[in-house]
Amino acid sequence: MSTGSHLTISQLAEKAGIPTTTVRYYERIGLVEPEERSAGNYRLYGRASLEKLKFVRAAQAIGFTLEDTRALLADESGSAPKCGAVRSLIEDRLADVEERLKDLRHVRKVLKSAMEQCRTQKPSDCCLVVEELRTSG
Amino acid sequence: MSTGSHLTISQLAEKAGIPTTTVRYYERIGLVEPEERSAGNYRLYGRASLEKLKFVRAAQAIGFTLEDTRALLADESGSAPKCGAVRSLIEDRLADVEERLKDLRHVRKVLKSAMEQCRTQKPSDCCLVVEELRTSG
DNA sequence: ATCGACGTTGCATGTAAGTGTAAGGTCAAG
DNA sequence: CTTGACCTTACACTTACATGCAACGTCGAT
Repeated sequence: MSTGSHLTISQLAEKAGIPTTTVRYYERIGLVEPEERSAGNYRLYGRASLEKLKFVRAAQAIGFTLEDTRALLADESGSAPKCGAVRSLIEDRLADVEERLKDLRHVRKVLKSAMEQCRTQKPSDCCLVVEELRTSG
Repeated sequence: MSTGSHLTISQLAEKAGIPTTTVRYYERIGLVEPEERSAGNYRLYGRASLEKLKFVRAAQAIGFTLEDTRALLADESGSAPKCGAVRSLIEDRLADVEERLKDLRHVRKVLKSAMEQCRTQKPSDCCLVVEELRTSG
């Protein structure tokens, strides 16, 4: 298959750093479609698909679900999503993240205190950490 | 069903603040078993089960999986888990939590910067945040 | 012409932590 | 003695994100 400006699924997957199976999966859930099909029905992708895939991974890395990401891409109508909509998605995520950070800091505190508790006992002792967890978790 | 010192599943679930379905699920995966069965085959629980359930929820709240929690409870051998084992579970969790905190702080940074980007545009504009995400996610 | 790498489809499976449902049994009160 | 709330089991479904497999088609090179 001589590559013009088009990429096969494995070339695309390679460049995006994800498995081909995942590319097909993304297609199945409506995230990325091939720009064309070859004579032999192979998916053919262009530069835009690669950008899209990278965007998906980036969005995922900062905690958007694939569902959110689909909304962010919003090419159903052919138009990019409006800033207002995007802003509200970002605000939601930001709130989630703050919440999660708060929770995690608490968790860290509890775990550290459990560690302290643990350190006062011999490794072969029965552990009292149970008590600690129940009262401060 | 007159309650002696035993609780039916719904009484137990109520006190633990979780659905009865979840209690059965926990039983299915080997976390909590009823102490007895009534004549009519109803599950009957005692004080210990309630404590156990509370422990499970507490452990879960600080991020242990149910699998971890089963290890923490470790009543298969009839003995409480040894401090050494518990310590290593806690250390693992603590490392996860630190890692996750680091990730989340990064995510927060990226999201905030995307928000800034977004604020410079009219809500009805097409959003450029895509670019931002791709480069710094 | 044939080999092996790669592609296609559809369907099943996996994880974590449950939720829902069907079909039936039990219990206490009216 | 019936009603309605509660219980039992077994099994399928959920969400988010994929992964694996079977069975078959295509491509480029030898």
